[in-house]
Amino acid sequence: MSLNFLQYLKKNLELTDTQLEQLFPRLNIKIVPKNSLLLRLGETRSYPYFVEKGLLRSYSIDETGKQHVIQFAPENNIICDRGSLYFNAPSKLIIEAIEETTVIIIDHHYTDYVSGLPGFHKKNEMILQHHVWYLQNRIDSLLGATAEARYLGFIQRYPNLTPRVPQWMIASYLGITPESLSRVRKELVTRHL
Amino acid sequence: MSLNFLQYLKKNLELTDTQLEQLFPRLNIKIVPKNSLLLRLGETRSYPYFVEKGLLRSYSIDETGKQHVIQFAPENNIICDRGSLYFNAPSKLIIEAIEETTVIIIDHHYTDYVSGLPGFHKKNEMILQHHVWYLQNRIDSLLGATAEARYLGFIQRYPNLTPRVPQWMIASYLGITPESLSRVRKELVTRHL
DNA sequence: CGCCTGCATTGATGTATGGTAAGAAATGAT
DNA sequence: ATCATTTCTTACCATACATCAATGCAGGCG
Repeated sequence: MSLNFLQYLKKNLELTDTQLEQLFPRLNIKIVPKNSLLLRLGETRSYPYFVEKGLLRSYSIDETGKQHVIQFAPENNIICDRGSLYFNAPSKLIIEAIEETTVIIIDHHYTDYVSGLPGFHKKNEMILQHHVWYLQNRIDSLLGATAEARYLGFIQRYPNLTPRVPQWMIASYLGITPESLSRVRKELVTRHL
Repeated sequence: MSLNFLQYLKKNLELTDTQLEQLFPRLNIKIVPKNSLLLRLGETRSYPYFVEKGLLRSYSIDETGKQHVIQFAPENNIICDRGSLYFNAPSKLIIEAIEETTVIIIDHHYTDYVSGLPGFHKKNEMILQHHVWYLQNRIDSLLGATAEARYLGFIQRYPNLTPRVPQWMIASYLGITPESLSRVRKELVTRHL
């Protein structure tokens, strides 16, 4: 009963223990194996997933076949495709498990319950605003920072994530090739640390 | 009384005419001259602005002194700095009027009123989700598309904006130099259109 | 009107990052 | 363990875009 998800709700949405107990039996929990997909290209019905344990990523594929990692979602993160979720557009994202992952599926069982709680929407908005803020910062760094600066920003922001993700995925997240990332890392080592 | 803002609320938040009439006298409207600033670097108290008429932009300045345009906000758009608004961080963005602009200041007079309305938060969330979606798409294009592709995407998305914004600002929004944008445009002309 | 200032264009050159290819290292399967 | 597959590294060359500098052009303002 001591799920990360419940801690998350307690902290971010300020749910009480009683509310959490009521909610618990309604939760839709799923374990997905490594390398499996939670969302495929073009699907129109999708869910947000809370990562209880493990690691997911979302990515797109461009015309030339190259992947672009949009988001990493380790423990305590939520990942989804907004297009298919809210604007019934066919999904342009793929959601994949990098490790075996336990997810809580944010379906109507959950939303029906919490959306009735007082103050829910206000706190939920803050979570969203925070995400927008984060995305704007990422855009800012993509607009001008060098590959090296972006990489340093990444390992600073996600220190524990770096060893769990293949380098080529990090490169994809940073908008550079795996070879370039390898060179950047080498350069960093030869310089000092 | 026929403000764009009221149309916006009617359409997006589904306010009734009566509600709009009640709201109208509380609105905080301001006209700011071309080139003036609505938010300076480091300020900690800020507001969202709805652009009734005119054109705003937000931008950051990196260590080398270069500007990065984060957002353009023409008529019917809202612009703000999330950091200073919600997370009392000193603003890393500057908000500036590209043209003489009429703004509605989204202050507590407004929020107090609308946040009491049934269904407000739900619809407000959709607006936010839409913005997140948009930002993710921008990230996606910054992650892989060429300067030309990004420019084409820009003029397609903002056809009426292109002539109102100096080219060097568009370049900054796209993450390239004004010289490069000039060459991209030349190349497009010589190719066909 | 002419002067200034900022913007756009163009050319020459530089640099960061991409592409290709090969081998080394790590990971996973039988 | 062994073999196969994937990932990472390294070297060499290619290219998109940046930088620097000069010129042209237009709008604001005396």
